[in-house]
Amino acid sequence: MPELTEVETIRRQIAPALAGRRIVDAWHAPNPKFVAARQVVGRTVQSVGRRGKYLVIGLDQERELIVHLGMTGVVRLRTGATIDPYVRASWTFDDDTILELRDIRQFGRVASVASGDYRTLPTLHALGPDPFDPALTSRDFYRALRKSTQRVKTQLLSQRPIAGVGNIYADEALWRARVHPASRRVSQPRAHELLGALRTVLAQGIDNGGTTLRDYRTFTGETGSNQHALDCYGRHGQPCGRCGTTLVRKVYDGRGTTFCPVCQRV
DNA sequence: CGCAGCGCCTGAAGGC
DNA sequence: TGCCTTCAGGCGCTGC
Repeated sequence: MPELTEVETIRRQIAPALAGRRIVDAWHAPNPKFVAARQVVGRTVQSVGRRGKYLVIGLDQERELIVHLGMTGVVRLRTGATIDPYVRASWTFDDDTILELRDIRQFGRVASVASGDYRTLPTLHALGPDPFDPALTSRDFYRALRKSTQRVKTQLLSQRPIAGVGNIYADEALWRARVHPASRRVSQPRAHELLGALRTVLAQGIDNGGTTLRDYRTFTGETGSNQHALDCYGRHGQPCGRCGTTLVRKVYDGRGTTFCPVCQRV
């Protein structure tokens, strides 16, 4: 389940290989989510960026190729033919390397847009600031959270107050900041703690090359190692590392959520 | 306009 | 052993 950390890991790895390359051919699976792959044939890669969980590949003539990895998406480079049935889109470059999107469950998506025009991608269009944006203050974050009375975890997953947080890092950051995932109102001091916790767990995730629970692999096919550093996500039934209370798992707004019922307060 | 509810997908895991 | 059901969950879309 690629979140910001996994997408950033992949971005850093593919950027040097793609910069300046021209796309000479493309292929896509029949699923309409991937048909935009062919629309960028003939363009040259100028930049490889990221907005939240979206890979944003800058092309010439003010175009962008957007790739979202969904739940099971992986991006990798190869040369020669493949027989992998889970490859949903691929782009051939002028040096005969092939970038491919492998996505077992097809929750991913490809789009070709005019630079910065994300109207066809509502979540990207309304995306909050990057957690590592130095201009983002905890006061900004607090105000963003105050715009809704949805549960704080649901807000994080909406990508609106802040970009790139998924289920794993939401649980981790809420645990670290001692904020209850079902809180509908977060005070300014606690918003400050939560932003700091998000930055900490996300930076650690990037340092560890991402979290591999099942499908996620880095661009070079390696697993990440952050799954060994998790304090909360997936640890229900085990003791809280702070107070020893058994971590519990509940479903909030349809999302499995692990938290400490004692340390994390509403 | 915000948001709840649903559908998309497939492999793994659990039940019988 | 093998079939069936349930679950995982990000995000786009629909309709209230």
